[in-house]
Order: sequence, then structure tokens, then C-alpha cells
Amino acid sequence: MSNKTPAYLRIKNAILDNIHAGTWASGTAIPAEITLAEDFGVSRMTVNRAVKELEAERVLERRQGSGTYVAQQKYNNAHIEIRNIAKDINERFNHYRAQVIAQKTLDFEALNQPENHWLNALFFHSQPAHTDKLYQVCIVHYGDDLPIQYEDRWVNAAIIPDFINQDFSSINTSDYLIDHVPLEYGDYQIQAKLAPINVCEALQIQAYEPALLHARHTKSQGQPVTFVNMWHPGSRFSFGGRL
Amino acid sequence: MSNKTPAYLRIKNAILDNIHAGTWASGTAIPAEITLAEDFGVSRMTVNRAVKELEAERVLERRQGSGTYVAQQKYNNAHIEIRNIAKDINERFNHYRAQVIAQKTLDFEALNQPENHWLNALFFHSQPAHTDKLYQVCIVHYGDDLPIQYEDRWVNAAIIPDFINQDFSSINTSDYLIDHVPLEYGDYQIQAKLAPINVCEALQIQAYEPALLHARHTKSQGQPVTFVNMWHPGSRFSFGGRL
DNA sequence: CAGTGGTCTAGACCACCTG
DNA sequence: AGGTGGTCTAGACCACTGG
Repeated sequence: MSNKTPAYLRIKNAILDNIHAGTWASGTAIPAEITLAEDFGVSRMTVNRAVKELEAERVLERRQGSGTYVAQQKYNNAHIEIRNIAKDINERFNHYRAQVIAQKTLDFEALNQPENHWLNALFFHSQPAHTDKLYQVCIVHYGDDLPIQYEDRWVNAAIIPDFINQDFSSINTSDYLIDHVPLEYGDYQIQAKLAPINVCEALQIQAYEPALLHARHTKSQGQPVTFVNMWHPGSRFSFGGRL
Repeated sequence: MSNKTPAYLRIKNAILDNIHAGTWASGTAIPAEITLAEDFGVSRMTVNRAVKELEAERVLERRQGSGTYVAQQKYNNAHIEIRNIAKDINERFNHYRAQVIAQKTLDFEALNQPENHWLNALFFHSQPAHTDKLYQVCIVHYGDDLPIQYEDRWVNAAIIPDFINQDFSSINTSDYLIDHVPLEYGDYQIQAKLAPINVCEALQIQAYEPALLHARHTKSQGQPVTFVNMWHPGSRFSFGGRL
């Protein structure tokens, strides 16, 4: 009951609820800042923050002098596609196989361990609630029995509670996520790095062999859904595309 | 002041200037919000906006109760578009400089050397004519005197005969190409690799440090125009973007 | 023109970190 | 305990859009 949740977050969620429920359809204008401020009993600056953040997350679009509109559902416009490693490997190799290394739940207590604080920053504004949970899976993807990708993924349990019960040696994590949530926003980073020891071993590479790290953070309707580190052996993997 | 630029932008730029000038080094704390507010003669909320945006841009890191710190600067680049390294570096660093390492012409005889056969495959269907020529340029791009990119580029002389006469320490190769030929198609590849010795030296990195290689092949009206290898230090460069 | 978002103020209370 | 960022208020003026 007692919400120590910041007002701007309550407003963001309320707006998202309205969008999700279909009350505010894509392309239509939502109430003006001043109206929302009155409705929620807060100052306009607080509403402004909520709306501005949803704009940054591409849930809303604002036009000065005109209004604030619900953004159109966006398809994948030729940016980095959400790649499916299973399909990619099947295109280039004869045989694809996934080996699940770990599959576990991080509860409130685990999230409060210092080594997991960076996850809280990504998922829970650094302040996990007692009910917050993350699922973690580590999967090695093989092409013709050669490791191609080490996938280290965290998933917000509140959004996809059933994620942890899947058999990811037969179901691809990306496929499962795409089927169960509309992924609408994310950022990624691609780096060349030396991989940690355990990753090197899983990928069957030497410690000094460059690895290609593809990290991605994905949100759906303003909520962080998943963060994933995808490590690839530099010698067996490259990232390609067309302009 | 009667400047038309918003106060929060002036403050952002002032902070960036201090970082670029080295006054505020990576990892050190910058003045508190209230201090900056007094210094700039604005309210704390205005400073808050400036600092919060720089945090979102990963220029600063904030810790509640502790302070605001200059983040480890890491170069970031979206690789979807045809990017201009000069512009990118100018956005991120104070000073951009290009050093031309080599600039030469490969004639029919040179193209028939075994070590150049792969170029023939890319440009001339493996069968160069006597009149076929390629230009080659090697350029190191610096941000604040730190090497960010080693550019090794080959250009089809038949399409842009005047390419070789340009001064690429002042003109960007991409700019020149875009201005002189309609680039309509290309493919790229991104790899993690150990760079050749000469590239390591030019980039001022150790031989075992992973490098991020971005290779691109561009065509215009069905004719191969340019092939380029762009090497980046893994420690100072990453590709990033949004979905 | 009236309504909207863009920006800004001068305060305030709180949670958190560090000495 | 004192300083820091996190949040919030109740106003304000401006620039822009639309009818």
C-alpha cells in the first residue's frame, strides 16, 4: 500500500498501463502535462520528468506546441537486427547445439551481494524490492561441435515469470523472449576484449585470443527485460551486414 | 546572460570543456550540484538536468551521498550508418588530427604481385586489365593525440581518378568519397583480432591487445569503389547504438 | 488566439555515503 | 554530522503549434 515509489515512476507506470490497456492507442495524444499534474496531484515538473523519460525510451513522442503522442509500434528498421544465434549457426554449419551451463534464480538476497550491484542499476534503479528477482542463464552455442557463442543472460522475472522453466537446450532464448514480450527499445555495444577465464574455457580458446563481445540491454514498455553478454571467439566469429 | 542557448546546455558544454581540457580527469569528482549552481548563477534543478544528461551519455557517473565523477572515457560509435571518423572523434574529444602514413598508386604490375591477389578478387573479378589501377592510403586518426583508428583504404582509380591527389590530413576520405560518387551499396564485417605489428605500433597498443576491425566494401552503380580496413584499439573503442 | 511543451527558479525534505 | 545526490513543489516566462 504505502508507496515509497517516486511519483515520477508511478506516473510512468500509469501512462504505460494506459497504453498497454489500449486506452491510449498508438498515434493518439495523451493528456497535457498540466492535466496529468492535476490528475496525479503533483507538480508539472514531476510529470515532465516522467514523460521525458518515456520519450527517451521511445514510448512517447513530443511536439512542442502540439502535444505528446503515443509512439507507433516500431519494427526492426535495419539497425542491428535482433539476431538469433541458432539460426545464424544453422546457416553456416551443419549442426547446431546448445549447452546450458547454468540456469538459476537471483532472489533479493543474491541481488544485494556487492558483485551483483551492477545488475540492480540496470534493472531496478539500484533499489530492488523484496519481491524482485532475476533469472540468469549461461548457454554455450556450438556449430559443428565448435563453440561459437557464450551467452550470459539476465532476465527480469517479474516480466517473464515462466522464463526459468524453459529448456534452453531446445528453445532459443531470443525466440522465447520475442514470443513473450514486445521488445521495443534497447541499446547495444560491440567490443574487442580478452574474455574471462571461464568464458575462454567454455569457448575453447586461449586466454590471449581476442573475443568479440556483444552486449545488449532491452526494454519493453519502459521496463528493463533482459541484459545479455554474448562472447564470441574472434577467430570463429564476425559480425557482418549490409549498408 | 542573454545567450539564447539554454542554461543546461551551456553547463553541459562547460563541464565537457573541463573534462576535455584535463582539468577534471577521469575518475575524479566534479563540484557538487549546489556548487555548480552558484558558480553558474542558476538553480540546482538546472544543474541537475545538465549532469543527469551527461550521466545518461556515460560521460559522468553519479553516486548518491558521494558525488559525481568523470567516467572512464570510451569511444562509442554506431556502425549502421556510413560514419565519418573525423566527426565522431570531434564529438567525443577536444582535438582531432589525421596523420597520413602512406599514399600511393598500385599499377597493373603491382596488382599482379601475389600479396595483392585478394585485391584483384575484390575489385576486378581477379582479372585486372592493363589500365586498372588502385590507390592506397593509410591514415591514423587521433583523438586528443591518442590513436583511435588506423585506416587502410584502397580505391578504384578508374572511378575517382583524382582521389590520390587529395591531402587527407585535412580532408576526410569518407567525405571526399561521398562528395564524388554516389555510394549505393556496401557490406561490412566487424571482427576481434590481433592487429599486425605495424598497426599495433601506429595505434600505440601492445601486440596482444585485442583490436576491433571494421572492414567495409562499397560499390557504386555496380562497380567496386573502395575497400577499407579500420582498426581500433579494443581498450579505447567500441561500437554502440540503439535498437 | 489559446494550448502545448521547453525551460527555469528558489526553495524543500529525504536517503545515502563518508569521515 | 555534514555533504551529497534524489526527488519534489508551485509558481513563472518563453517558443512553438494549431485552429
